[in-house]
Amino acid sequence: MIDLRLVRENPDLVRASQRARGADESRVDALLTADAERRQAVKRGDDLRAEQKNASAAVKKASPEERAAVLERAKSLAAQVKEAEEAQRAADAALREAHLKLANVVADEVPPGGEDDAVTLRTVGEVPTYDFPVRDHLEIGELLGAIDMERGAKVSGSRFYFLTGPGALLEFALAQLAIGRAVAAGFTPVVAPALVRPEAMEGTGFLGDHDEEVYRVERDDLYLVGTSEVALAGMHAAEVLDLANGPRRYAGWSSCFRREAGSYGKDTRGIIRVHWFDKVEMFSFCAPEEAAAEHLRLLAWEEEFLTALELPYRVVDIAAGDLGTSAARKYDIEAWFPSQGTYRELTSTSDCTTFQARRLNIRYKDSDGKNQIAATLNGTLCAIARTIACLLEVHQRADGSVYVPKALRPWLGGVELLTPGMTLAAAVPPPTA
RNA sequence: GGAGGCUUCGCCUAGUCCGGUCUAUGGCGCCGCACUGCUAAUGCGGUUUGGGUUAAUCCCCAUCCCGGGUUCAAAUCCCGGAGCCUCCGCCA
Repeated sequence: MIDLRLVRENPDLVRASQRARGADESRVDALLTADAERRQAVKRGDDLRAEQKNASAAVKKASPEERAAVLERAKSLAAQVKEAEEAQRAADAALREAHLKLANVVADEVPPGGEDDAVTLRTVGEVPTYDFPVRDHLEIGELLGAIDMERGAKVSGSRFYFLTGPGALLEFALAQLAIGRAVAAGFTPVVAPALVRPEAMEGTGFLGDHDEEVYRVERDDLYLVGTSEVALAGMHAAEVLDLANGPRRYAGWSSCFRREAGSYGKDTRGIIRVHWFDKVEMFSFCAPEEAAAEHLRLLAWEEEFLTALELPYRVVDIAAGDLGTSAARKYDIEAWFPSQGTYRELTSTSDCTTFQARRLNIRYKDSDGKNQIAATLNGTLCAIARTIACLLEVHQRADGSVYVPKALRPWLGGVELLTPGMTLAAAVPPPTA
């Protein structure tokens, strides 16, 4: 949630932000009203409680003659307090509800518009050309024995898959590369839970207007995460972090689950849009004034990773109307998919400023020793299924084999080429010991 | 799944049986001041976190794991839940 003080002191700024998102700007006024009403209710409750405390203490001291009268007064005040507390609870709940309905305030520099108005910041790498008819990643995956959609559907339904043989090895190679690079850059590697409590889900902003995207395990009141961001943010909920030595960075590994409601007919082929995939996610806690710079660092790490995979891409600055609830700013990296002749999102990094941390009560001690709300940022290092899809397409050869980028080779037995029918033993790193 | 124990203001801890004097004890740590030509020691004071109010100070309210309840009054009594620990059962 956003800073209430900002809403009180500069409601126009918040209204403008809602407008830029294409969201309802009257929610700002609803929040202001709820805030004023809550403060009134709190004052009344506090005053009555103070009076009642005095009355209650007087009961003890009262002489036997006056005791009955004093007790009567205390009882009457107790009843009034009860009433006032009821009103206060209602006012608190109304405020929280109104507060949760506001998305994060959009950063000044964010391009206006919606989904189609992202601004391309740069394009990196040459779009490859092929002197043979290109195959899509599923065709290549099937030739290699790397992807099995049919059996995925048999076992789990549509948008599920098996990664088999070289596909499975690719998953581990990408994971090793991503985690290894993150650790080298100073991130703490984390294997994170994929099932989380509602508070973690709500705290990261996934239960608002987009909760139909999320799998819920009703029987146990748990949710399957759509990204390890949820667990990583929740990891330090209600804590005061030491950020004196700079941002606290995690590289989280987890499975990710998405219902993909409302995406019927989109990307039905292959493993570009699936209900489940594994991902290495970067997550950073830092001081709010450092968030924008940290955001660019996350973006740089993402770019370096794609460069290591020798994939051409472009960086886009997401427009206000297409930002997630928690994000003040978001950059996507879109990589080239030859079968589609276009760039598709491969990674995404969001600056959530203090929005998530305020909900999750994540603070840090500033240089004056005062507790302040921290900022949180997240960025994809490697969404594995989609990255495999992109690798297979971009690095395909006429005979159905696939070039292996140098960076991945250490994890694939040093092979330069994945070929249909190859011996898998060749693509496994030799034991080091 | 079953049985028991535990959870107090950074850490440790007193208090809980038997409700009010708890405005929560003491130690450690930390901050400030005093003293000492440095350091150490000592003394004094401060040190949970939120909210309300205010120009600011003051003040008020809440906060003893969380949520309910009993009561004029709850750290303390009752109910529910969470977390940690021990034991039994089951289990990769």
